[in-house]
This record gives sequence, structure tokens and C-alpha cells, in this order.
Amino acid sequence: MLLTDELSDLVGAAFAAEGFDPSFGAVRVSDRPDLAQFQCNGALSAAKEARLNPRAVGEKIAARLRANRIFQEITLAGPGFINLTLSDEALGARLDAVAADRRLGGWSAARPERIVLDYGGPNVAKPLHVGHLRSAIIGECLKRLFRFAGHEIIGDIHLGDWGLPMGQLITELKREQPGLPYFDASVSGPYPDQSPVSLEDLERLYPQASAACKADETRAAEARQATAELQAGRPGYRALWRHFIAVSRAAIEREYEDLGVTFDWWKGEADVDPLIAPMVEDLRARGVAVDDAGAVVVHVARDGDKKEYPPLILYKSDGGVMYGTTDLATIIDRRDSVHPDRILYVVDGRQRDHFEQVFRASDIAGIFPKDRLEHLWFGTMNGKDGKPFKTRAGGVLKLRDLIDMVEERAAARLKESGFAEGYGAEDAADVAHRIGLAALKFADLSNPRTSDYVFDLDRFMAFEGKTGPYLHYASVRVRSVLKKAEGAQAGSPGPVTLSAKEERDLALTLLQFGAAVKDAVEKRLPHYLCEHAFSLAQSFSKFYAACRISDESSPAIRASRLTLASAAGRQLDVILDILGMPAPDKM
RNA sequence: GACUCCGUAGCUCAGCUGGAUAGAGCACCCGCCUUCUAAGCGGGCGGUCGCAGGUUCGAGUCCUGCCGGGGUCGCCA
Repeated sequence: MLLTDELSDLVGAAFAAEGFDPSFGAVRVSDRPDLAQFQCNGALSAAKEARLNPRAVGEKIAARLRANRIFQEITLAGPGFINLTLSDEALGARLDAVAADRRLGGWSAARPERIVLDYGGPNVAKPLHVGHLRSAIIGECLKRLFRFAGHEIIGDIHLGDWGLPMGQLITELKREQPGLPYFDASVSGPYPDQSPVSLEDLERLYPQASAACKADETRAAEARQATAELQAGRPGYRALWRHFIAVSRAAIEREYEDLGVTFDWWKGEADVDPLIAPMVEDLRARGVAVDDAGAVVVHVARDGDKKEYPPLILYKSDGGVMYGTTDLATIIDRRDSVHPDRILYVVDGRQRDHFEQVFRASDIAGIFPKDRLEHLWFGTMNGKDGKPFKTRAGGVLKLRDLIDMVEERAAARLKESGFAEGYGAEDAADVAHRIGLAALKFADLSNPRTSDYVFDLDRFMAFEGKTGPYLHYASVRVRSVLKKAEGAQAGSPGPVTLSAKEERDLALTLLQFGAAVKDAVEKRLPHYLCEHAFSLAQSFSKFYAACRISDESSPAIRASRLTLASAAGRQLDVILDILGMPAPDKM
């Protein structure tokens, strides 16, 4: 049970005994740590409702609570704040429990759910760039977080492999190499096993094609035509398209692996292609989908909408499908294959209207209820001009290049520290990789998911202060001091007894882990966990600076501090694992 | 134009259902390595919370209007 919940129950019972609703007993960590550890503001709202004097109400509650020895001090302050401070014994006992817990006091969901998490969403033939960073990092973190909280979660990359870009690639390649058998409509195979394009070709062809289609309507029409033919099953195009996928996917896998991001499913939009025709047929038969201006659509507008929601287009007038079509069919596929309780999408916030359309269509069609489809949108990475980030050349920054830069910086810093000397070149590279990645990930995750933020290389490259490497450093120091204690035969960890302020603060921080997990899971906001990770590392660093551990002379205090240090280190490592940024052994 | 997100310290950002003196990191200044990793710790400097009204005992937080910025708005994803 969470400490604040335990306290809320106690205070709530006191409110109930005085004839108030127990919900007034909500306790939270104090805003004024100089005055108390916890506070309850319920006397103010209870008194307001009952038209009583808030201080008088607070005094009655406080009087009832003072009987409980869990509290060291209960005071009334200001207009009626109830300030609570726990006894060191109560704190120590709860900390012993956290230290003995395999999950270090982590919270778990009362009703575990089966959840499909849709994130990543890279497009075939496009190298990953900084725009893909957020979905991957936030999605991976949410996946691990939900799993930690006891949910069954299936991560699906949802590859973009079925839209217009495929037609653009086909037509672009046709211009370069018209003689390839894939383009001869009179041939229906077999086609060569060897791909006609390399990864480099794809990365060159796509931007070319995209630019050409933007500039020239004829080219755009050609691409649309090719897309429709591909989707209709033209054998040469399908064969070519399979090569595109194979070549591109190998590269995408490598990049995500470097990022420490792994998917349970590598499904793509194209995988639901066979479901589309029957789905649309069914929706038409039931009157959910209708013909409109040559297209087949689902009207999703509702009375009372503040804005106009255009219909979800299932078939374009040229017969091609759009990503809304595959998204809807994908819901059917997920529903029928694993019967999830919920489907979550970690996708850019600029697609909010799109998901609203898809979710409404799903609801209207009775495919999957809208309230169990959630678009966990994230904000845009902007440049210093406040607009979506572009490199100086106006292009996008490749993820690979960004990771390289950050790793290089970490390697240089590692060399300075001197701790790299004990490592071989390979291990040093691994440590630099971990540290660089942590800087990158923490900079992203510690921002609230829904905030836009300024893409700032200096921030990603920063290894001091509120950063990933700071968390690593704390973890490394715990490991180091515990190792030293072992070597010095300092004895084993023992019951926690608190005397120094830094010990008490660390204990209180450790006890907040459960609440942080709960908040992060329920609000789907990883930054709550980051906040906790940072205060934990900070509390430990202060404790470490103020208190001797391995060479503390009193055996009882030494044993207690070993427990504190070990619990802090293990809790921090659990969090670092959830955040997807495991610490190195040394740095 | 409609809708939507946002505007808090020099910079980048927190601030949970309205509550006590609005927090953190960076930057800047000062101090701390002859005992466990100084990627650290301690101290200092720094804010009319975009503007104007309103509701409230109490507003960064809720309501209205205005100013400024980002984003979206049927056959791209």
C-alpha cells in the first residue's frame, strides 16, 4: 500500500468520526518540507461545505490523530492545514519493508489488463530521424512501465508500408530503371530474388520522389496510380514492394536495437490488407460506410462538436486506401488476434484529429469501444525558432547522427574521468553508448509527454544536473560503496534507524516510488517517474555526501545505512530499467 | 476563419482535485577532494506567473475578453 494512501485512510477515518466525508482526508507530500513531511488540506474544504471554522475542524481531526503513534508530530498551520510528521520508527519500519520488496515498493495495478501499444511507426525507405525519437522513447518507456505495473502489454511497431510513399518509390525507380521486369505488366513473375535496390538507393529515391510529387502534379498522379495498383495486387509491384520492405526493415531493426527499443510485433499496415475489403463491405451493408463524392467514407461528425470533423475516408475515389483505413482494419486485427482490453497509440499530437476520426468510426461501427482506444499524443520537437525542428540545411537530422554525436561526447567525458582506463576499447564504447543514450532519453522523457519542446543539442549533450548521466552516476556510486563495504567486511545490511536529516529525506523519497509509478501509469506520463528518479538520485547524493557508509564506526548505523544505500541503488536501477537507460558499472 | 496546444527566473522547463514563502536544472558568483567516484555536495544571485477583468476567505491553477506563438482543418502520412 502506498504511504500516502495509508495516511489518507487514517486521516479519512478521523474525518468520518467527526461526521465528514472520509475523502477530505487526502494526504499528500508537504509543500513545506521545513514544517512537516505530509499535509492534509481537507479541513479547509470540509469546513467550507459545513460552514464551520476551518481551524476548529482541523483541531478536532488533529486531536484524534495524535493518539496514533505512527505520528511524531501533528500541527495545525495557517487557515487550517494539518501538518503531519511521522516518527522515525514508523519510517524505518516502512523502509525495511521497501528494502525487502523485490519491486522496491513499486505500485501494481489492481486489475491487470491486456494492452496493445502502438508506437514507433517508422516508414519503409525513410531513415529514422529525430522525429521518430519521441514515439520510440516514450513508447518503450510506457511499455516497460505498464509491464512493471502488472499489465500484459504487446508493443507493435506498426510499420508504414502501405501508403502513397510506396507508390512514389515504385514510380521513381521506374524512371531510373524502366527495364526492370517488375514494371512490365505482361510479365507476372517469377521475379529476381535479389533486390534491385540497396538501402542507400531507397534513402536516395524516397526524398527525390517526394519532392518530385510535390512539384509536379503529373508525378503525383503517377504515384497515386501505382499505389492503387500495388494495393490492388499487381504482381510486379508487389514483388518490388517486398524487396523495399526487406531492405528497409533490416536497417530499421538495427536502429531501434541501438536505441534499446524492442517490439513484440513487427506488423505493418500492409498486414491488414486482406481485412480491408470485407471490412468495408460489412460497413456498407450496415450503412455505416457510404459513398460520398466518389469515395467511400464513414461520417463521424456529431451534434455538439465544436469543430468540424471530416469523414474518415476508407476508399479514395481512385480506389486506394488511406492510413485511416488501415488503422481501422488494424483495430479489428488486434481485437480478433489477442482480444485486448485497451489499445494505446503513441503518436505525434498533430494527428489528434485523425485518431479522433478513427476512434469514432470504430465506435460507430461497433468494432471496438472508443473509451478503450487512447491516443497518447506527444508534443513536437521544435527548433530554436519555435517551429518544428529542421537542420541548418533544412533537412531532418538522422537519428543515427544524433546518437553518434552524443556517444562521442560521452566517450570524451569518460576519458577525462579516468574510469575508462580500466576498460578495453569495446567496454568503453559500451559505457559511452549507455551514457549518451541516457542523456538523450532522459532529456526527452523528463519533459511531460504532451509538451512541445525546443530541440537543443546542448541539452542532450549535458551530463551535469538533471540529466540521465546524473542518475547513472548515483547508481554507480551506490554500487561502488557497497562493493567497498563488502571488501572492508563492514557487515550486512540491517534494520533502518534514522538519525541524520539526509537519512530521513532519503527514506521519505524511497517511500514515494509507489506513488510515482501509480501517477505515471494512470496518467500515462513517464515524466512523473523521471521526477522521482531525479529526487531519488539527489537524495542519495546528499546522503552520500553527509553520511559515512562503509566505514561508519557504529555497527547498527552502518547496517542501517547499508540498507538505505542498497535500497536506493536497487530502486534507482529498477527505474533506470523502466526508463530504458540502464547504468554502466563504472563511469 | 474554426478548433486546439501553449505563454512562469537570462535560457530550458516543473507546478497533481484552487490553498501556506511559485520550484528544478543550466548560466553567473562564492565555498568544499591527505576517508566510500567532484559527471558530486553546500551557499548566493535571479520571477508584475503574456495583458485586463471576474468568481472565491484564497487564483500560476477556474471563467470571460484581448495580445503573442505553435499545430490541425476530406481523398499525404
